[in-house]
Amino acid sequence: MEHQSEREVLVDRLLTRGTVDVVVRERLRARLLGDRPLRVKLGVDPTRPDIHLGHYVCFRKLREFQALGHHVVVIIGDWTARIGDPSGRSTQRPMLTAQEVAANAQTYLDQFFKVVDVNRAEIVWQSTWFGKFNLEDVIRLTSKYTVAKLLTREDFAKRYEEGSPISITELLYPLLQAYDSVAIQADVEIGGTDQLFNLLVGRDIMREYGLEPQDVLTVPLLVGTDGYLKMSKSYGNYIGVSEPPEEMFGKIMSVPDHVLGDYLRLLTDLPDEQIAQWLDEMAAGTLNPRDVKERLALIIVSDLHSPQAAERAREYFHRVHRLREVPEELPEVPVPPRARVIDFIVRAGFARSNNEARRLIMQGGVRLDGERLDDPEAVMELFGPAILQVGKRRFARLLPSAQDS
RNA sequence: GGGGGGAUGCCCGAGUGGCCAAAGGGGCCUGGCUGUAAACUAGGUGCGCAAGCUGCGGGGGUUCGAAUCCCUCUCCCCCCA
Repeated sequence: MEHQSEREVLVDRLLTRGTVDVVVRERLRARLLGDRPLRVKLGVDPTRPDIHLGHYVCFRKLREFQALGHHVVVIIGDWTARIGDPSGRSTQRPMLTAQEVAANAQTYLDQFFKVVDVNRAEIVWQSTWFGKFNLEDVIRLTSKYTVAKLLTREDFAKRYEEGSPISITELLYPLLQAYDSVAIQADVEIGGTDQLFNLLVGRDIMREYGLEPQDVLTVPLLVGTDGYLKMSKSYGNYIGVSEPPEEMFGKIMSVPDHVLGDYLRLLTDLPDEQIAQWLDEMAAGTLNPRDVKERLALIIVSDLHSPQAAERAREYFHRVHRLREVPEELPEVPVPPRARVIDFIVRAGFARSNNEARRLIMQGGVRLDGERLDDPEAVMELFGPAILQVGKRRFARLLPSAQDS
């Protein structure tokens, strides 16, 4: 094998590490190595502006394109978001007002540009072209694709087979997304593996409109913190890119051991050999997965916040979760100097009702200044600030004040 | 247009007149253990100090007593045409 240039190494890495499908591989490789900056499309759904590490996988891939001098084009799906999406089984995507869409899009972009270089990116609003579409344009678009082809998409096929409803609107969505590629003359479109079909429709439609078909690249769907389902807000197994450093760090530390390989490969730039070595050592029992998680957490929090924030988060985690110490900073809660313990707990927001507070005490989960409490009906008198602890990791500093009663 | 099924606690889902504050699972919380907020394990999980109150889509009714029966409204789904 010939010696590869540095650029070739980067390109090959882009096409393999954290990448599932590439269509058409050799063509894309050649174009990535070429002089012309490629227009790399990412479609964004402003219905749900909550970005988690699953999206981050995709953003990182875009960053790789940028590092090679290519150009990212973000399409805000504002037009489709306002129509709504009667998607399959789960909750329907609601119709949003223009204001909601704009606000969501802004939130999305704020998070997006934490990762992707804003100077090599362009933001485009889908309504720029669909806002002008008339019925004739729609008919023309729909004439360029067939129902049979649409029904080859896995979820459509399945639902059609079982007799579940598929609205025509839904069938239209892949075409609309495909037309976006026509509108911006995309060279490449990227998305999660679940998007493969839609991305390929883009190729067909572009050809129909007399354009060079885009190449397509998919990234894996990141498994969530439950270690089983794909990461998603609706499954509650996500780590948001905007979460505070401590929370993010803690969530990464609590991820099941068996997802570490994926997380390291998809969320860090660590060399493959390094990752393989760690996995071997963990399997052999010579390396504690906890320590790997800590390194992983440091890397991710550093990237999404800052190295300083990551270090602080690490220290916090150590104190609270490993050494079981009280954190340095904790929320302060004004309380009456004399009250039932359960009132303190509820005041601090650690229980939603008195009964819940009682249960916590009876289960042995409540400490006041380090002393475990056992009487749910106890009345305490505080002569100065006291530290209330509920469970292993919830703390508050109680500040007694006479006027607050 | 016709016929049928369904709506239960944060979620899924049992229950078809009293033993139902409502099985089971998930989630979440707490204890234990530990290698971490992993895994495992035990328990808890409407409100109220209590008597008790609220509660099974909304409203009304039958009954000593209703998640369970009747009427009505709203919404969802399926089949036939």
